[in-house]
Amino acid sequence: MRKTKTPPPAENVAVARAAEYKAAVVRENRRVTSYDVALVAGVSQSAVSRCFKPGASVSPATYARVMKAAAGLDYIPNAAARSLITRRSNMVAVVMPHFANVYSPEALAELSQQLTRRGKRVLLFTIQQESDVEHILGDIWQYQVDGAIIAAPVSDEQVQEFERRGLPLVVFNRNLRGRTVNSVLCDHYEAGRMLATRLAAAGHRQFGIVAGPDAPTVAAERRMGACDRLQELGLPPPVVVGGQFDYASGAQGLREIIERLGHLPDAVICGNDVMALGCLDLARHELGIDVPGTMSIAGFDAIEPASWLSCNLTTLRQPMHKMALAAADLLTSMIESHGSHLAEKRTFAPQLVEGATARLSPIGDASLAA
Amino acid sequence: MRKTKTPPPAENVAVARAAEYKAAVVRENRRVTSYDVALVAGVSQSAVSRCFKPGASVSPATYARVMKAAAGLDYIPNAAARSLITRRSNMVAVVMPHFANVYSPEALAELSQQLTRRGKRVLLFTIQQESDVEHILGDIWQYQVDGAIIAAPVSDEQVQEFERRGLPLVVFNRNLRGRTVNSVLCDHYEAGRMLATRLAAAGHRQFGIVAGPDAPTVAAERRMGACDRLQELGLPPPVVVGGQFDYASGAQGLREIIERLGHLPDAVICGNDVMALGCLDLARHELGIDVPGTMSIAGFDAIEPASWLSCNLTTLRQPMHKMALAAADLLTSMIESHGSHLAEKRTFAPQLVEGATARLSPIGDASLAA
DNA sequence: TTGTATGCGTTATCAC
DNA sequence: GTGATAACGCATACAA
Repeated sequence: MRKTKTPPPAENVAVARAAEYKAAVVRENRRVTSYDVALVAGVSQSAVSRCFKPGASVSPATYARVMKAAAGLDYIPNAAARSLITRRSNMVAVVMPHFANVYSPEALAELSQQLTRRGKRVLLFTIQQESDVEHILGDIWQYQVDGAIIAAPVSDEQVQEFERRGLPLVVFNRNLRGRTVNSVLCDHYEAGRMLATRLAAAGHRQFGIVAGPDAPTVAAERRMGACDRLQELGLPPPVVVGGQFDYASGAQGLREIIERLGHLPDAVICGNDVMALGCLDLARHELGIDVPGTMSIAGFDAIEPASWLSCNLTTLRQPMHKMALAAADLLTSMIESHGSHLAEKRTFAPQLVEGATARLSPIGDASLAA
Repeated sequence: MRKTKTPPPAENVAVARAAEYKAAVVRENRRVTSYDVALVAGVSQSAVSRCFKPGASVSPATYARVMKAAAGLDYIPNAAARSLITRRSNMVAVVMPHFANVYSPEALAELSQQLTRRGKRVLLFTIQQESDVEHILGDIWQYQVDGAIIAAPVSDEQVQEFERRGLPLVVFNRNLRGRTVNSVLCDHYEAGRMLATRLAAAGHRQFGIVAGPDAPTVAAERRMGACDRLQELGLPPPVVVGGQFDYASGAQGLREIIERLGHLPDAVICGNDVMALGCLDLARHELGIDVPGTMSIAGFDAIEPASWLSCNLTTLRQPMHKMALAAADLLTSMIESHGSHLAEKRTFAPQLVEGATARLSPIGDASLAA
């Protein structure tokens, strides 16, 4: 009806009050469309469309009339219809495991902020386990997102499906060895090495390591970095025990290390801060160990509680802000370049937070006297 | 071209291998559509459409052929096109202030999970400040979401705009007094009262309160609940100081309270756990105060670090899981009922976590001897 | 059950 | 600069 080739006299319609017109639209149970705005403004539908396109050529007069009519009708362009023809939804899928949001909440917040700044909306997919990526791929294809940032391991097949569908993909903070995928990550292996180097230089010889679960590979990388470095330095092999990234695992891990070693280690490296704090609390409050006097403890992540007075943990910080920025840049440039973007891996160095739970200088070192 | 009324001989097309057909589609730089699947399967486009609609009537034979063709072509229905005609996007906008994701990360994770379980995708909007809701409303209208869950204050005008547009809205954990809005929240006022009641019953008389910022009204409600209750009980007026919800605010708050009071208060109630822990650390580690021996400290939220050995904070927990579930239920029922849902406010009671930083029984009470 | 025809609301192409 | 017209990919009323 409203697309009729014989429109009502333009004058009448143009004069019609927007409010009345809008009431009619509501009565007919329709949405307000660009045709409605065109009718009220007395221009063509395409003119309305142009007014809402940033760089289009419209005369100031037309623009003003259209905008006035649009405001009166509460008109907003329909993104679904637009994406149908432009093939751009301006949405980006962000896939995060449930726990990531708990152990490093800044990641999502930073990504969301950076993407929003670039005009992209975030379609969020939280998964219970890292292996659940497969289950949400179908939704990603359906929703016509312009690209995806995935903070979970992605298999070769999955990467290939992204390529086949021409969908830009950035893997966030997961090291997919040997794959040509765009990824942004913190060098967790190097983080492990760095920590081992510093602690060894300070004179620690016997290490204990509370590793994390294998699934988020970050923990494994940290562990390997530390172990490799200790071996290079010719130190005795560290005692490695498992953990689940939670507070209890840290305490349990320390108990196991002591039991297997028969005595206290010189230093304990934990796969993340939460475990390190569990370890620290057990050591100080239950076992009465002097930390860092007789034993050092260090973690990874630099979560906020680690910086608190009662903890003041020695740890390593991931430059999350820079990483989110890099991921957003990478993805948007892939989207712009229409697939001609070469696979790139952007690695960021971790940053040592010295804290006070680990002795980082040799005993008797000049820096101690200062 | 592909919508031509004179299709190529069905036999030839049906015989054509899906892979070849798909290559052609890619070559033409098109997407795979239901028409393509129809051609390959030798059925009509509407038959294909029906196969992807859950309760439609299709013969097993057709269904099989269509699904086979679809699989061969990697066909997935286009959600944008679908939402254009069904007026359902199956997307829900979730609006969260940046800090909420840091101070209570479970909220977003729980909401996401509950909505996903109900077949809704989450379009995430993070805002820097609670007052930034206005800026993202435009995007919410554009993206044709089926509803919105907002964890920030919403003004009367904004609520009315949701109503005008017929868009279901649930306000999460914000008490909008006197407005007829669907909302789910924890009773923070009652939480404040509860804490005051328990502490007063245990014999505390002089209170200090480290309030939170006014913007997230939860802090104000907690403060008012506590203040009102203390007044009812005829206790001396508490010393109330400001805070920003962060660790430093807690420590600073305690200093101010002591300064204004001239001596230690019996108990300090902090607007959230992070501040309570800042307060606790200062008291124990710098001021050498015996907590809870000579002074009690309590917070709100029951964040994970509060439960750690070195903290073991007395605090109040919000039943976040139930709240997220309620919010998702409320929203989906509004969406289903097509606007005939009456405004409802679902309030959940907080739960006391006794911890060990506050004395909750009178001195000499029998329960102490146990 | 199946196919035909139409519309959802927009952008893009082309004449004018 | 402006307006007709044709897509975009799907779901649905209706006829068969």
